[in-house]
Amino acid sequence: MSPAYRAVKGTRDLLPPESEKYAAVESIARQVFGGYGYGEIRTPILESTELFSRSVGETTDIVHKEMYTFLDRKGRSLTLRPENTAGVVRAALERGIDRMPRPLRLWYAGEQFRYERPQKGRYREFRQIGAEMIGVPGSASDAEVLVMLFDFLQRLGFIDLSVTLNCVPGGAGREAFADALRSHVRPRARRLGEDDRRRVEENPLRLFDSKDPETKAVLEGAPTTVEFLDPEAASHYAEVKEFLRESGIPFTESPALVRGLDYYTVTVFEVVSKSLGAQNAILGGGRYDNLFADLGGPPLPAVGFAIGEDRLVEVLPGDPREPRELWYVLPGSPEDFPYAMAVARALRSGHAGAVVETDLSGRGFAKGFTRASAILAGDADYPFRVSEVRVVSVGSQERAEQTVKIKTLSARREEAVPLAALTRRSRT
RNA sequence: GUGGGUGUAGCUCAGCCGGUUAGAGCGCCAGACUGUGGAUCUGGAUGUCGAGGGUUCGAAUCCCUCCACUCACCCCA
Repeated sequence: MSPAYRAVKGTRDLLPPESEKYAAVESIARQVFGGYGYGEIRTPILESTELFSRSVGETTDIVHKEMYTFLDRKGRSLTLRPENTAGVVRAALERGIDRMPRPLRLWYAGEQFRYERPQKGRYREFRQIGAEMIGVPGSASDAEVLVMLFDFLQRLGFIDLSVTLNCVPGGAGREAFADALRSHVRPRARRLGEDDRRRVEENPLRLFDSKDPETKAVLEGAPTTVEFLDPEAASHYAEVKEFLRESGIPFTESPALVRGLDYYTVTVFEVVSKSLGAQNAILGGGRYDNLFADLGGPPLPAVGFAIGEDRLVEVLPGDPREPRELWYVLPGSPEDFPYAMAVARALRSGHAGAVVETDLSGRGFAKGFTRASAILAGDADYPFRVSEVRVVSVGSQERAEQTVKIKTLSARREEAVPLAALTRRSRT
């Protein structure tokens, strides 16, 4: 109950069957994203601290108070990555993106770290699955990214999710918008709570995230981000919406959607789920046309998203694991173990993709069948989703005859099969 | 960083106005059934009652401190 060592706060162990669901989600991401020409990128978990303060934004909470930062033995400041886009951009620059084919399409899946108080759907170590399309300025790239995202969510069984969309001005327009927002709010600042009053000066865009009804009332009639887009960005944003309508991607616009990372320009979007409690965003993304230049590279346009894998798995409408057939090799007694293992190896070579598990508990036939039946019925702790169980009985009699008895549990039918036939796919 | 809730068996929890050897369900193991099924019945194992201190003849129960987990705020995936 109180072990000597426990997982560090905000981190957790993923065991079967949970871990198998994560693997299945990642495998579906690989299939869907790969189908759009995205290859996987794996970047280091550790980066120099400055990469994040430059990209994510000096004033954001992530950089301000949520990073796992430490000095290494040579006194360099390193940080456990709080998000993955900065690392992808850094890698692209470092590996000479100007000599790579464009657009460069990359996806990733991996652990991220933020030092926050854990709560439902929020952990200090969490996983994100994301994708970045680099090098295409046009609205078609925003649209393709969103269409791909939707394909992915549909493959996972989500049917009525809707994307929330907005635009954020980059560069000078962003400052102009912040000023206009301050001017609107300041006369009414008395009505705001302490936190929100502080935000007016420090980071007024954050006011839109406030859950305080008073704050929401104050924001009625406030200036909107669209008004501060330059003409080019405005038509880009209009084109994205047109693309989405033509692709049949359901979306709603919300002027209150302002993403927390500083590097977004023009398009921003997110998807929320009702069943997640307070931490309800399952993914977010947008266009970041200035980030490459901000990090000292050429001015490359890019667009991407990040999905909170832990939150995604939590609200999955179905089971992402492919159902598998289980061949349950059941020895009558420990004397049959060597023969049972030979049988199991033969089965594995003849039935790729199936689970071939040998019961080494020595519990005997009656108990073994009970266990096999429980797995077929959906034993909650079994790692895999099982579509059918075939109990392969191997006792002294079978050993002597060099045969096995195969019983298909759902059909309650059993037949004797010679050992030599197991390496070939047998009929069901 | 701030506030609330909860810590008792592998899991879910009861017991908490102090009173003998600390309980239930589920799960696990064994038997009924020495070679064939999710059932049933019988039996069994498993606990530093989160930790430390205090009050008391006596503490899972009352008090204090600490720790952990959890939900919410802040913020985000």
